[in-house]
Amino acid sequence: MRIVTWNVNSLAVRMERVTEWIELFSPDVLCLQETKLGNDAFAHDVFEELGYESAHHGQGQWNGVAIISKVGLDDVRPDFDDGRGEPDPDARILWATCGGVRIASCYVPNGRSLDDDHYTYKLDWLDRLAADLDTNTSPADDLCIVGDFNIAPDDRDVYDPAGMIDMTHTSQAERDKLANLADWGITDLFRQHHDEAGLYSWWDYRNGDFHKRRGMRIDLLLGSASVADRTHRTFVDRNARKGKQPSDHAPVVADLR
DNA sequence: ATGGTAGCGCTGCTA
Repeated sequence: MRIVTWNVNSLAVRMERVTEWIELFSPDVLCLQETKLGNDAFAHDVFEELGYESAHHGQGQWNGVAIISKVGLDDVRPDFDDGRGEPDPDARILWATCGGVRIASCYVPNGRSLDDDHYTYKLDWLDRLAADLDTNTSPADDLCIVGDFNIAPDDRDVYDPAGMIDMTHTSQAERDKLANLADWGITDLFRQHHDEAGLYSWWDYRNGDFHKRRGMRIDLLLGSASVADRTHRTFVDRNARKGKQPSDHAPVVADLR
């Protein structure tokens, strides 16, 4: 079973690239972020023609997350269910069960800067994710929480760690939130198979950063122990960042037995 | 070198 996360930075612009990628890589479950679509504009029929069911949680202009599956799409639920009784103001998380695995497609807030309200929102958002997991799932379940976390887990995941101290994506507080999730029972599947630095999933459009290999690894697949045990291969498809009108993110793939 | 690119949508915000 192949599970993929990909921040497409506008599905309207990227639709042809996404369908071509699906035909090349045949994911079982493809989780998208930053569709930037309203729910009415999401082309379920295009994915259906390729043999996939799809669910979308969007708001238009910004954000928007989707799950596209050819191994079932059950118990679909947008947003948080963490007992707080107040919806996320943004469309940033969508849950579904696919092929027996409880999956979430997440677009974690960027944070902007450490003194910005958006950074407070980011830390709170990660607490809500943890509370939702604790409320509705168990670490003993088959879980795969994926998406654009906007956090580089450690300094191997940043091209210039010395130049990025006290910035969003690398600050200790947000890395601690990721560590809390790991302590609860979902871990970074990519790091099971790769120790080296410089394996990024996002590169800024500016300054030719992709070609200079200046990026960050911020797109993650977090799996429970059972999913981690089944994962035999993980990789980033850097080729998807090349050519005409790429997203600034590349797809990250986990293959499960 | 305090810029640069991309997307949304129409002016400046977001990333």
